[in-house]
Amino acid sequence: MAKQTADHSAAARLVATAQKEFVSRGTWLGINDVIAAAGVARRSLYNNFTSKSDLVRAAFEAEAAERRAAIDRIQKDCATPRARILALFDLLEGLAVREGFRGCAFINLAVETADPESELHALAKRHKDWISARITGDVVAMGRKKALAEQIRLLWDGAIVGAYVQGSMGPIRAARAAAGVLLDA
Amino acid sequence: MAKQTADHSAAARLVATAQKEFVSRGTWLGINDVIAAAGVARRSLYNNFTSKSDLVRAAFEAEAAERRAAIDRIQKDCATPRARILALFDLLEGLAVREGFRGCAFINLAVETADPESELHALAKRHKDWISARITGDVVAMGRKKALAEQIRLLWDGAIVGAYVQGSMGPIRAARAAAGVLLDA
DNA sequence: CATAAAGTAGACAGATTGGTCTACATTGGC
DNA sequence: GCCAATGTAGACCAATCTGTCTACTTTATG
Repeated sequence: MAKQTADHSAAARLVATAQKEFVSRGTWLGINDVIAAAGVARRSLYNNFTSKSDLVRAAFEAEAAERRAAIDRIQKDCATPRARILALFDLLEGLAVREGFRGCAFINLAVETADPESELHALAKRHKDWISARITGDVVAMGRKKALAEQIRLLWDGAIVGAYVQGSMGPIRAARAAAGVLLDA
Repeated sequence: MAKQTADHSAAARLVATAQKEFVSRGTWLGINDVIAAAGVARRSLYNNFTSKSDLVRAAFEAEAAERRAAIDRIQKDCATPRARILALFDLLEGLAVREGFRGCAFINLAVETADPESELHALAKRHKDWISARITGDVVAMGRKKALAEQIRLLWDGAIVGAYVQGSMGPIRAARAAAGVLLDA
């Protein structure tokens, strides 16, 4: 209920800024740019986080929470499981038109984090698993096999990455159409 | 016909090494590691290439040529357009088991190259376009609409990225199955 | 009001990066 | 056998990065 008010602490400002900057410009962005954008002293960073990658973790956990909330929001008014699934692609279209769109933040995080054993790679995987689980719920509600959910998530991933590499909305619309076909098959 | 023999020049060794290293470890890998692995002097790099990103370009053009050749090879013995398309997913499975597998080298290149206007981003896009065109040929031969080809390529992209992030073959098999459904729909 | 927590500014260290430069060695074709 | 092209080795430069440190200021609260 409470906690609706904004937290203006240095830590909170850092996470919010890091989220925006790391997502739109990549995690290779230097610490100096982040603290400058957040209007925070360098020391405040290391008083609240153990290292840069600790800040990256916090930023992407915030991003994941925000993505999950957006999915909740867009699915809220959907009447059928089928509509709930297709709404995911509408959400994607809204993302892709934003300035600084770079595809899927979590796929990018996994790519930028060389080590597949790292905590950051695991964070990316967890987010993908959450989306798969969300789709699975609706797929099962339609009386279909779970495997269909993974197929649709692959279309989702292909769509968002394709939209970035191709620089067009085409992949998202194509994926949505393909999802419809799979759901009707 | 000729030119089958290996070229042992410093430039050739550099490109071959850079291709392997940049693809498997990312383009953020330092010049020092590449020249050390190639057994080549630092100066030889800058005698043959104008900059690091020029070497990256050469490395990924070589990688693209190799990927195209691999597709040619695996499709050679396929009897039907349908088999030619599904064979693409078998090829992917062969890639994903290799040590140091990091997903799609070209998607990674686009992600690692922040600027979407850059030549390297365009190189990645060209490779994706080539694959789309290749699939389109077979889709049309089956008497289906071109749009189907893009849908299958999205499954392909989703599969390779998913296999990396999830660290499993599941996404590739799921994508192959989904492609079959789309082709039969 | 006093005190402790939290914040700021900025110098600094140590490592690494891409790229230049000088000086020397090897090698293949005429 | 000579010579130009191609190569090597490694010092060096300027920039950049993460992270530490000192010293000072603000702010909230009992």
